[in-house]
Amino acid sequence: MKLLEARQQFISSWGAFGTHWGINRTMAQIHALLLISADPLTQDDIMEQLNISRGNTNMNIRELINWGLVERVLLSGERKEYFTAEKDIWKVVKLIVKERKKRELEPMLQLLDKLEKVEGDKRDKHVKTFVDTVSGIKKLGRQADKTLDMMIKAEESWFVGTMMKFFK
Amino acid sequence: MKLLEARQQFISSWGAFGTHWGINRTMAQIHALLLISADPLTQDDIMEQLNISRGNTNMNIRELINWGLVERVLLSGERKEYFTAEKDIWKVVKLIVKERKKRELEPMLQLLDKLEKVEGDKRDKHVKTFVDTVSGIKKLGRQADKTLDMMIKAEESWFVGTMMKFFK
DNA sequence: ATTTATTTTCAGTAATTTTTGAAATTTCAA
DNA sequence: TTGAAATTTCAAAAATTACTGAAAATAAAT
Repeated sequence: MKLLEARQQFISSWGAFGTHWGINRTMAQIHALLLISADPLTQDDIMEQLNISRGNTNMNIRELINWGLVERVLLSGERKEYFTAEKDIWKVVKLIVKERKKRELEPMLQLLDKLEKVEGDKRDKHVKTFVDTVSGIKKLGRQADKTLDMMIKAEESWFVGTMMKFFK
Repeated sequence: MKLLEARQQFISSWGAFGTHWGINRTMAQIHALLLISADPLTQDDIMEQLNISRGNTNMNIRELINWGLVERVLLSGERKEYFTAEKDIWKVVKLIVKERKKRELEPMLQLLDKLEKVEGDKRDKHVKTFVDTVSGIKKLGRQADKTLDMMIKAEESWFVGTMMKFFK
């Protein structure tokens, strides 16, 4: 397979992959494009290579910057802004985990805390089922939260090494 | 908070949560409803409690069954089918991980294997950046695949216990 | 200060996804 | 068998989400 075709396939699959993870297609494709580009790109480069509008490009670049996955680069003597993606995949994973934990897991845990305190007699099976379900989810959620915190702080080598021990 | 309000909030949040994870709102809501219901429900119960159409209910129940999250229950002497959800949250998580791994991670790894073999001279920085990115993702992806396999096979107690050790 | 390049915004449009509901099919009791 | 109850299907409609492109805003150069 030629490089050009391989690049297209990577971008397209990364886009499709993203849609299963609550990230829109374009945002994932821009990220993919920057990941495989040796040098920083301008907004126009991105528009051209992905065939998307200026507005779409601009909005999604900014969103990638919010996530910490992409950053602006100023090249001396150049008026235009350039963009480049974090290439260390372990760092990329940690940034994504951190962001989604904050946006999704933490609010969910807060809600569960509240719901667990529902009024009513626990001998009533409807109350019991509700409380047991909520508590069960909360317990596992808290565990996941801690595990992810650990992961976010960890070095890849330490983390992978630790995981490896379990496979023996 | 009263049970009825708490139930509504749980269902609604679980639905919103699901949409961030590539699961549609209704499917997640039906799942939530069944999780907090002490007894199995019929399709009509679900339609009524969630205010959704028969077709929508039916399609999403079937999808939940495909995922292994819900099962049909036949109550003796009853013509109608009843449905109930797996209540053990650890099992639920494992079922979801297993399914998404199969649907998303494994095809991605297969693609990366192919893309890594791209033609061209690795001294060309464009080729090098592409191959390095693909290899990096593949490496981490394989590691994740193994880690998830381990998790799918593990008992909750073992898994949580093991994770706990890291926090000391 | 004025011009020109560049970036950002956002109302309108397009594309995609989800939902409905009525018809078709299946199931089972009589 | 027949037919009533229950389930499934799917084309059309609704709802949601994403994208465009032109205009406004901003930033740099002259």
